[in-house]
Amino acid sequence: MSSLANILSQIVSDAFEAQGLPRELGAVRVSDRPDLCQFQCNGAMAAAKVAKKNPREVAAGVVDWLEVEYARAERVDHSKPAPTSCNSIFAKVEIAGPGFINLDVKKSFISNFLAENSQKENGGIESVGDGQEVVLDYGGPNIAKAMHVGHLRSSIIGDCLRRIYLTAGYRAVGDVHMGDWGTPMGMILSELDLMGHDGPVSMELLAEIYPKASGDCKADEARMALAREATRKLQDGDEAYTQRWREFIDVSIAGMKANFDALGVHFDEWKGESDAHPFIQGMVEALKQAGWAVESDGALVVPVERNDDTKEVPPLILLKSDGAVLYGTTDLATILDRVQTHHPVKIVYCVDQRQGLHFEQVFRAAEKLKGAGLVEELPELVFAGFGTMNGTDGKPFKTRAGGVMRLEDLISMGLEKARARLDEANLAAEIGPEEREDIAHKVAIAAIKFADLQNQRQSDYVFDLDRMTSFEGKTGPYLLYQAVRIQSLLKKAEDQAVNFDAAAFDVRDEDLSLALLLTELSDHFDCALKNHTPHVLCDYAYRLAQEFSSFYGRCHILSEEDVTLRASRLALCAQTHRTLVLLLGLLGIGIPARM
RNA sequence: GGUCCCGUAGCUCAACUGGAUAGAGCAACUGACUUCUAAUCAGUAGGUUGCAGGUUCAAGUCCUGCCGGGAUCGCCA
Repeated sequence: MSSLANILSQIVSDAFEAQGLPRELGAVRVSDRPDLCQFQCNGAMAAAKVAKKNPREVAAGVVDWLEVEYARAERVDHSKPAPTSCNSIFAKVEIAGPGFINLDVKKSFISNFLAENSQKENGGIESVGDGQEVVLDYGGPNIAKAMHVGHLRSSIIGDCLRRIYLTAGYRAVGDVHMGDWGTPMGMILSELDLMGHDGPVSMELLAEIYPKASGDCKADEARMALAREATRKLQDGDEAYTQRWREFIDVSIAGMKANFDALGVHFDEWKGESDAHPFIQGMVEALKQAGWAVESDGALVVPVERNDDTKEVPPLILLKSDGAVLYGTTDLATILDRVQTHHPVKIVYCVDQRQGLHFEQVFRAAEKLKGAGLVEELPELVFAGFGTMNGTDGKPFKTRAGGVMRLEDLISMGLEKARARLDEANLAAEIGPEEREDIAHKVAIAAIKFADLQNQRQSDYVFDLDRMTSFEGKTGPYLLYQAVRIQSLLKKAEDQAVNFDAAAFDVRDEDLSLALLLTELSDHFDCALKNHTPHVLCDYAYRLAQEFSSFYGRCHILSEEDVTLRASRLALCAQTHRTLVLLLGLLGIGIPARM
């Protein structure tokens, strides 16, 4: 009910229902042929099949109903003669082509819609969450490893989804879910033993020894045995190991926080795989008791295949043949932890798409948690996987040196370019050093985040440094620039004591395209929420900014002499600004005061 | 080999889940700063949606078969 198309959908659905046709067919959407009409309903064609009638005949019935009903309502309400074809809402209702129902609404109706919406919180986005909890799992950095560009997608998309859920009225909980528990921990602990290292552990030291330990273990079975032994001791609660492990966790977290802060990515919980550990033993026992976990080739597994599977789904391994725990086990136990502490209605996993099968196994095994009496209700488990980050050669991204690019290096490069761009700008002289750094940072982050988020979540994407640090065209800084222009304009209005009512819209022909676009907000928000797709918001935000920029160049605003029109246009600017602020906020992008 | 995903303008990507004339950005070209910020705007050019069939009023979107690329297929995460 919160976008204009939604309101029209209700009305046209009534019309379909009155004809004895399914309501859903009355869905109205923004027209993809703006030259023909503003909104369209395509349901008559589908309805024709059901009713075994000519589609144009069905459409005619709907159109007649709309005219009669709305005419009658208007007569009662306003005691004036019924219009022949239109009413207070529609400027045009017509049938086109095979049975499209094309609709135009009156400008006064748009003005009223905007006036109402301008008073609502969040631009009229409905709060459907009702305070229910949703846990989001994203970020997933590993202990002892510097964060690289590969962590970008999970962090940024996950944080954006968290913001979307919050705005939809859910209590969203972001959990970083660090990789702090598996064999890598044993590799590091055993490496420190081999070195005879006893002093404090720094991030530099960790970053140096982890790749070595990992390489050695891969090459040498005996070395790997040491790592396994260390892992087992740690997981059994060895005091000295636990203390040392705690130490390098703390060091690593400090490094992660620096990166996440720079990106503006927020977490409510800093938990890791290790936090699932207390749940594992009981869980394994219960699953064994219930008969869901069985022995297979020396390992303890939960079979999860189904009769209707078209593919082979291997069982989830709870315990390896040597008794150690695997990431499937911790992922399963983590669900227990989350259910007990949050009672979420959903858990959303923002992880690499390549882990799809793994989570399929985990999700299926999770159903057994209920069967084993470990949980009363199982939340909806959502796999919001993202595609691989490739280089321009189409292969997984590597720097020219063959390594991975560190996240902080990417941010510095963005910052560098933003500073340089600021130097060229006209307002360079009047800005102090602190504000200047703040602007450069906001511009750089906007560029990086928008470049990432505008890609479809599911598909692979090409990492292009130039594109990520570009400030022109379809970029984050373009959006900031348009928002800043509006801010500047509104401030000027205030300085000149030009007052206007933010709800007094009087939409004219030249304002129509911007006004109509503003009525679409919740259509796009709903889509992004339902499908967990931030790029939908990026696309809408960009189109809105673009439409504003065109409007700005085409129309007089502050310089408009018609006082009513000037006020309306200022209100339009204010509403555009509120909408951009909301959208950029959802994307996790901050706006400077000027740039 | 089994299963799944992808193939759209020179490049990077959209296309509201089957709708009308497939849209943006970059790169190229032409214009617009004495006027509310030119990180901008207005315009030009660029397409057999990998190929071939099929389903229907309508296919980039659905079904089949090819071609090309990628992911994944029990003791790593």
